[in-house]
Amino acid sequence: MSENKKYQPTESELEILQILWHYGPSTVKFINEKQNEDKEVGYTTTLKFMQIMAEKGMLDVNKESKQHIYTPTLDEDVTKGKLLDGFVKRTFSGSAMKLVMQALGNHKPSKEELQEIKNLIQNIENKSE
Amino acid sequence: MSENKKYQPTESELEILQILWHYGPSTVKFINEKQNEDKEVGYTTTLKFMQIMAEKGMLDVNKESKQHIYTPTLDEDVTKGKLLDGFVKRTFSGSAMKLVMQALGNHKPSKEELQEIKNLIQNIENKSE
DNA sequence: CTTGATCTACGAAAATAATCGTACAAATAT
DNA sequence: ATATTTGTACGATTATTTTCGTAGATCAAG
Repeated sequence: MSENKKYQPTESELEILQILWHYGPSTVKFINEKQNEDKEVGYTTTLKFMQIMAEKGMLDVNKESKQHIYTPTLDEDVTKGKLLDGFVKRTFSGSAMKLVMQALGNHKPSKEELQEIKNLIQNIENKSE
Repeated sequence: MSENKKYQPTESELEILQILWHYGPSTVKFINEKQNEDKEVGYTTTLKFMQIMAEKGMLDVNKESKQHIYTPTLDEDVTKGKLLDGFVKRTFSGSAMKLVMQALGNHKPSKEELQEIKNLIQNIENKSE
């Protein structure tokens, strides 16, 4: 099925993917502008990354008009899930629970957030019956 | 005060730190052996990393005997917390909740784990009253 | 057309991380 | 006391990731 062990995005690649996931298919120019809201990134730097990503198969390119339009081929949740797995493995010895604990501990969730989690847990419990 | 914004361990450095945190102060040889349980790593590679880490201040070295003994100077929880923050920022746009959701969704916690989380939530709720 | 503005193509440099070989020093065994 | 074993020191290499400069293509005016 999913052939995907293949492409873990690097940090910079992820940054671009995030923008694409958030705003949908975009031009290099658009992505570059978004990046520059945070920190300075040269236009050709962004371009190069996106070309490499396309080469790797992480992005599809529509070259019909002059301004190429890039679309991510990776599913957001699947990709983030893999990144999460890797991170959990490296940092929390593979224990997702330790990570959740640390995250909840670190972060002090709001009432609403707590409620969300409770709902999710409810769901999980129901399903497993 | 902890002067620590300074040193985010790289992946390889983290691997070494994990072993040190788990087993306590160790020699290069010991660390290298542990690493080699998973994958092949040359002895001098491990040594070099540990020397660099000592130079950076991430490890203390006791040179009294011939086999130097290395001790981590970074607190495990604090360090993991920082790594977690960075990861959440990069991957989940800073939302720890999204990460928790994804982790719980991905991972299918056991009954015991669910209980643990519920307890933790209970605690948090109680404290905030 | 010709010019200026926009974009892409692509090689190559810079920055960072990871790996290792070789030279030596210290301890130990013969 | 010498050879062998066991460590450390450290420069250098390789790999990976990030960044960018320059050349050339395309398009939209004038």
